[in-house]
Amino acid sequence: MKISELAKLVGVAPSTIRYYESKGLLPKSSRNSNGYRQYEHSSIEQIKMIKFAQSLGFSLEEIPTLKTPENNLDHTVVIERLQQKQNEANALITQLQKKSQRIGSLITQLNSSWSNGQCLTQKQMSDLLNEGQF
Amino acid sequence: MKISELAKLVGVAPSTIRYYESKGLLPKSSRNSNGYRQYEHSSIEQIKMIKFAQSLGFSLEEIPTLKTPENNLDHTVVIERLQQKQNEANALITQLQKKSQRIGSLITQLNSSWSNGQCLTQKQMSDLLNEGQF
DNA sequence: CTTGACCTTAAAGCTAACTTTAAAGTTATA
DNA sequence: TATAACTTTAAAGTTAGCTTTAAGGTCAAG
Repeated sequence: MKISELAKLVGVAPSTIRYYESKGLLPKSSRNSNGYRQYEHSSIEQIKMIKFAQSLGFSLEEIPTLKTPENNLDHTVVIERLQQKQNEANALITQLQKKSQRIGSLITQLNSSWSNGQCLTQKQMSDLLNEGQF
Repeated sequence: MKISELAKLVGVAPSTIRYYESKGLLPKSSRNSNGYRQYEHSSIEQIKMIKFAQSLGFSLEEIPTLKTPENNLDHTVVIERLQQKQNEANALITQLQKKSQRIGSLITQLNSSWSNGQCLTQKQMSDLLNEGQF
């Protein structure tokens, strides 16, 4: 199949596929007589793999490091890195929960100070913030 | 005070302060006879304000939109935006929790398939992933 | 009076993951 | 046959939020 068809099947732009190839994330594709890239069904899985790894938090640069010299995925490396990514995700969750709480209590404070007037000076706002977390 | 002193007090680089000024996030500072920027204590709060807004998820571009024409913070706008930011944070938390779970079950699956051998082919991995979420 | 630590500006560089552009060749359809 | 819809490449542009560089001016200490 041609590049656009593959692109549609996996939900990316053709330029993205060329980009992945240029970065070595995909093998150099074979070409047909006119020079157009020719893809097999297996390319679909290769690209989905990249997208999956990305969704787990791996950068494009990290993806090749998950592979053995034989181009298979190294079980232990993958698990190690997955645990790392899970820890990172969990840390981020904690951080975001704090942020959400911070925002919540700020909203409460602002609402209760609303009685006075419509707006707050930068100084007043700053004071509120300092009482809080910053 | 001079720019480096202010920078140290708020924990940013001098170049960052110049950058904020160039973007209009800070007023044009006054200069002393030699052309050096001169800052008052109030600049500390202005910068901390920016940093706080950033920590709540506001982009530098968004920050000016929180202000009234009189350069005060508009109470209702701020609260509205804070609620928006809180919703965004909460949505992100949910998403990350799913991701963390996804990783967790993937690890379990990989561990249980470990019995067979050391490595998985890309095809095997892809199959595992497809069983899961992707 | 020189050395080093500041300060000034405008412009370019950085990161990641693409996207867009330009200039050109190919193919299917009307 | 023309035109629209593909394809190719290399290179430049995009985004955000800075940082770095270059080329120069200022200032306090020894």
